Amino acid sequence: MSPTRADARAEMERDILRIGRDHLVASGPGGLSLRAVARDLGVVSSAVYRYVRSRDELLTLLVVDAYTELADAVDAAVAEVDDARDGMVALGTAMRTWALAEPARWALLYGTPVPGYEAPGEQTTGPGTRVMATAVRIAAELAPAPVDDVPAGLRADFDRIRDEFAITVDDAALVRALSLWSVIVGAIGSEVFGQYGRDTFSDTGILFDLQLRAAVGAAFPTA
Amino acid sequence: MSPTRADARAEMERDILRIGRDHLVASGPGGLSLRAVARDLGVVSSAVYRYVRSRDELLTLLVVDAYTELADAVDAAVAEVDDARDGMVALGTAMRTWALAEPARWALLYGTPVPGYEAPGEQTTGPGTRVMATAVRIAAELAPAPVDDVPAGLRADFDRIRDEFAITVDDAALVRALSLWSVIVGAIGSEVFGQYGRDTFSDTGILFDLQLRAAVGAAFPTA
DNA sequence: TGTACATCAGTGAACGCGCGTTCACTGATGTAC
DNA sequence: TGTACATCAGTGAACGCGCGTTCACTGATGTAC
Repeated sequence: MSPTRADARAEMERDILRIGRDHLVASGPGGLSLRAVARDLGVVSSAVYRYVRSRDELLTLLVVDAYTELADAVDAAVAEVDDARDGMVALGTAMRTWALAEPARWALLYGTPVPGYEAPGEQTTGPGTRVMATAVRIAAELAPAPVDDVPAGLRADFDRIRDEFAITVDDAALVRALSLWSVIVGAIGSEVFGQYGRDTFSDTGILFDLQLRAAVGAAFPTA
Repeated sequence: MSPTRADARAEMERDILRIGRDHLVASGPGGLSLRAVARDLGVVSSAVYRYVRSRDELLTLLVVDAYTELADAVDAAVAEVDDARDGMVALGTAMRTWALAEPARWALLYGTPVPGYEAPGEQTTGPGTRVMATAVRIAAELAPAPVDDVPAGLRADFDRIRDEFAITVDDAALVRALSLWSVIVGAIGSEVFGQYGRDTFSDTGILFDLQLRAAVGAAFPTA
């Protein structure tokens, strides 16, 4: 009852992903190296090429993996609350929690692009837009603060987005969702990338929460 | 009248910075290499060590250089408008303009940290906080939308910040300034780091402007 | 103004390192008859 | 159930590359007397 070839291959693929994740954590997205992964795998470097076409393909696997895990975490957090406004807060908070736990993988998704690597859209956009789609969906349930008129050029883009996410949201809600998204990504980036000095804020969690609630409140005022 | 040694040295230092900038643009922050700079300088790689103690020191020079140029650009843009609200918009717009013109240097300042490099605070925080200080100063002139009460822990931090920037701003204005800052940095990051798909938005400038104005309006509502 | 010495810029070779990728190969696992 | 052949995983050596940093050196520029 020795493991079948397919089993062994599946396990190896899991191991590669797992060790790739570890290396991301240790060396950052730019420092990911097939040779190092092979070393940790206990295998000669060329052997990895049986499972992965190139370093870039491994990166892509890790990108998809990270997007998926992040989106799962967010979905779980959002599912725990009823109110849409709380849902938005939960979304932002879950993103931050994940990012702080996985700074290197956050950097892979939302940081400086890895030089020479371009994520293939076909595999990447699906998982990559899940969280944003959730944010838009939540925004659709809320009444947004009014917004300057949306210029014609953007309106076409907004229509396309409504199509893509298969949802009805007015333009103002979309703008508000995008702004909130930027607040979240910007605040998390500042924190994860060490933009705040070592001791500017004693508790960045409180700061984030305050910023997030302020932004949600401003974007979707209570009646 | 041949150039004196001091002149030659000063020129060399300028050249190193200039070429360093070029390489940043071409290879990204992580790819900056002393050897490559030396090559473009027309000099053997070890010669660069007469001017720069290590690769990290060159990085620091470039960080300071970039912060300074960005802050100068922002100051110039802000100086051109009278109204504080317009000033905030000008600040965000100037940051975006600079970032789009200098994506690699933007990445050096606000992107994923370069692995193995830590910016020395003594040289870096001064220029690094100029733009943020301007944002806070502008916020001080505006009446912020109300904010949930600021927790005690944060209030001490806020006091320290008021000291550091030598300015009087109420807590709500600080929170609003920080939120705006996150919107700006987040939105620019999404754009510069290619977070938006190739053709999601036909004119990201319009989108940014809309987001920025919406955020400013929400944070500092007109009476 | 001229000489003796100190400072400094730049050279070239070397050290030791890690990387991605290719290739011909051995030996084990699977498959068709 | 047994044999012949095909598939596949992993090896080990190699290619060519670039990197940061050190070191002893040559020759030119500056300085003190």
